[in-house]
Parts: sequence; structure tokens; C-alpha cells
Amino acid sequence: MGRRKIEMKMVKDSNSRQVTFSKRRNGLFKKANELATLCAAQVAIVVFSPGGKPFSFGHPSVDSVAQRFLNQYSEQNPAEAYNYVDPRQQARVEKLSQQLTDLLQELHVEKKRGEALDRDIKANAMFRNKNSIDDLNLDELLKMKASLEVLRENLKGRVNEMEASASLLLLKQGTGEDDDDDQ
Amino acid sequence: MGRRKIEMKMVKDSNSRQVTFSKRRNGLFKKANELATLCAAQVAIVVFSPGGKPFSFGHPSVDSVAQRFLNQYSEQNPAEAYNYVDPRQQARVEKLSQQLTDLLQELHVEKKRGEALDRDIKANAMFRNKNSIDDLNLDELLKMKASLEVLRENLKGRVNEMEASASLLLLKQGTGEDDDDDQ
DNA sequence: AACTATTTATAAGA
DNA sequence: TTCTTATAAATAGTT
Repeated sequence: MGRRKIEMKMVKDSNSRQVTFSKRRNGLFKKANELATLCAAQVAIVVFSPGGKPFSFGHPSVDSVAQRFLNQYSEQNPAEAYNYVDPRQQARVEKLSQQLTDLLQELHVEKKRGEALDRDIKANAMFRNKNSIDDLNLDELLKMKASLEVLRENLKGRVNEMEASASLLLLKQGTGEDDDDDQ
Repeated sequence: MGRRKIEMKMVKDSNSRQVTFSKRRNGLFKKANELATLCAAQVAIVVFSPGGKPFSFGHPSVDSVAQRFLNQYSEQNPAEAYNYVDPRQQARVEKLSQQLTDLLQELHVEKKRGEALDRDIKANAMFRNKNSIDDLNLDELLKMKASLEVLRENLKGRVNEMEASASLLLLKQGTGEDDDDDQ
């Protein structure tokens, strides 16, 4: 967006990448602020720059949103009463987290596979269209494509839900800090 | 942005607000994805809609970014001598653990099926290459259609299984649904 | 869910 | 980094 359209690949040049990161981080936080303002929504964002520096945006604060996220699952759990985490429990959570990460990785592969299939079907449809051999089959193919897209959307949602569920087990102690950190 | 510029105040009409929320949430997540892709950055977003439903975006995942963020602030973590484990949390962890085990089992099956699908797709591609565009006839088109239908059935089955398995991971109600709205 | 007239974001350049 | 500007992208209002 701008003088030229750019490929959605990692910007190779380290300097340009840093510039792009700064600009887009600002843009992202601005959008988040607008979303919160216009819609009375709560938003929390944490970003690590390519250099590993943390930035955050929160409305009303990262901490409050994280707490709310937590409370959804801990119900009336008076978790704030103790900050200690049993090492065995911690180890277990970490193991679960690792498994979940692996799982998400696998699901990511599945998604890629689905996208490849989409491309195949699309190519097929275009090919047919160009040669206008069989419009009925083209229509069927497009319907199939739409159906696959719905399935894939469902899958995507499930992954998000899993991530949210897992977050819970990990967001334990208070976050501290809310609005903008710095580089 | 659009037909008219709008004031940066909460949208009063509940319906419009919901529409705006959906559109802008999508926009925000897209921007976040671009930031992560272009800049090799890690990004986590949690949003609560005006209706109170949570949505999240994470690259590589919400929990990994949250962990990294939280670790920065847990340096002075006292780790009391309590040996108490909240039973509810313990139950959650055990339940999740079991579900993950089940899910991993299913994924193993899915992997095999995915490999078969890959072979099908490759065969299809070869089939298409072998026959020049000009030679494509109705018979071949029908074969291709049949083949694609088989592929769709396979994929549908795989996604259904994944959805069923993933559902087990849902600890509570209303965790973001898929990608859609709420109120 | 789609469609556009506009506004906004931003890539490249200074 | 900040500004400028040409262009790409997002989206408000509409159907």
C-alpha cells in the first residue's frame, strides 16, 4: 500500500524491515484504538519487534483485558489470593503448552494443504472457463470450492478457540503495564 | 473511511456497531497478520466484542506471545511456600491433558489421510499436465470432476473429525465461536 | 454478503 | 525519525 504493492513476504533488508515495523505497528495500534472507541470493545495487543522488543496496546489496559480473559475460565476462582504455582503443575502446563504448539503447527500444515487444494480447484475452474467446454461442471466446481472454504473457516475458528483455551492455563499472574511500552 | 468520514465516538445504533465491529476486527487481524509476516514479528491480540465475546489472533500463537510477555514481568516472582493447588485448576489441566491425548491420536489418523490426499492431488495434477489443454474432452472432464468429488469427501471427513476433536478442547461456552460476531 | 465512493494507510523517497 | 506523496487498502453507507 503506497507507492507500490509489496509481496507479503518477510522484508529482507533489515533496515527497511525496521521502518516497516514501526509504521505498521503505529497503524495497528491506531486501528485497535478506533475499534475500541467506535465499538465499546476491549482490546489488548502485544507485539514483539524483529529485534525482540515488546510493545503493547491496551484498552482499557492489557492487564484488565487479560484478567477478563482469565476470569472467563476461572469462574469464581479466587486466583488472586495466591500467586504461587506448584512446580508440578507448572511443568504439566508447560508440557500441555508444548503439545498444543505442536498441534497448532500440524493444523497449520493442514490449512496449507487446504489452500493448495483451493488453488487447484480454482485453476481448474479458470481453465474450464477459458475453454468454455462445460459450464455445468464449472458451476459444480465453484460450489465445491465454496463448500471447502466454509469447512476451512470452521477449522480456523477452532484453532483460535484452542489458542484461547490454552492461554488461560498460562496467563497466571497479573500482567502489569498497560499502554505503550517502548522500543 | 468509506462513503463518509465518521466521528470517533461510540456508534450509537447497536446494529451498526455490531457490523462495524465485525468489519474492523477482520481488518485489525489482517493488519496484524501482515505485520507478523512482513517483519517477522510476534503478535497477540485479544478482543472482547461489545457483546462480551472474546476473539483472538496470534502469531505464532496467542499463548506463546503471552508467555513471552508475561515472563518479562515475572522476574520478581516470589514463589511462596504454599503447596496448594487449586482443585478447579487441577481438574481443568487434567481434562485438557486427556483431550489433547485424544486429539493427538486423531491427528495421527488425519496425517495418514492427508498424505493420501496429497497423492491424489499430485495424481490429478499429473493427469492434467499429461493431457494437453486442447485435447481435453468431456470424458476427461467428468473423470476430473469425479476425482475432485472424492477429494472433497476426504477433506470433509478430515475436517469433521478435527472439529469434533477440537471441540473437546473447549473448556467453556462462547469462546469466540469462529470468526463471527456476537452481541 | 457484495458493492463503491471515499477515506485512510502506507511504500518509497527526501 | 519525520514529512511528503503516489498508490494500495480499508471501510461507511448502501443494496
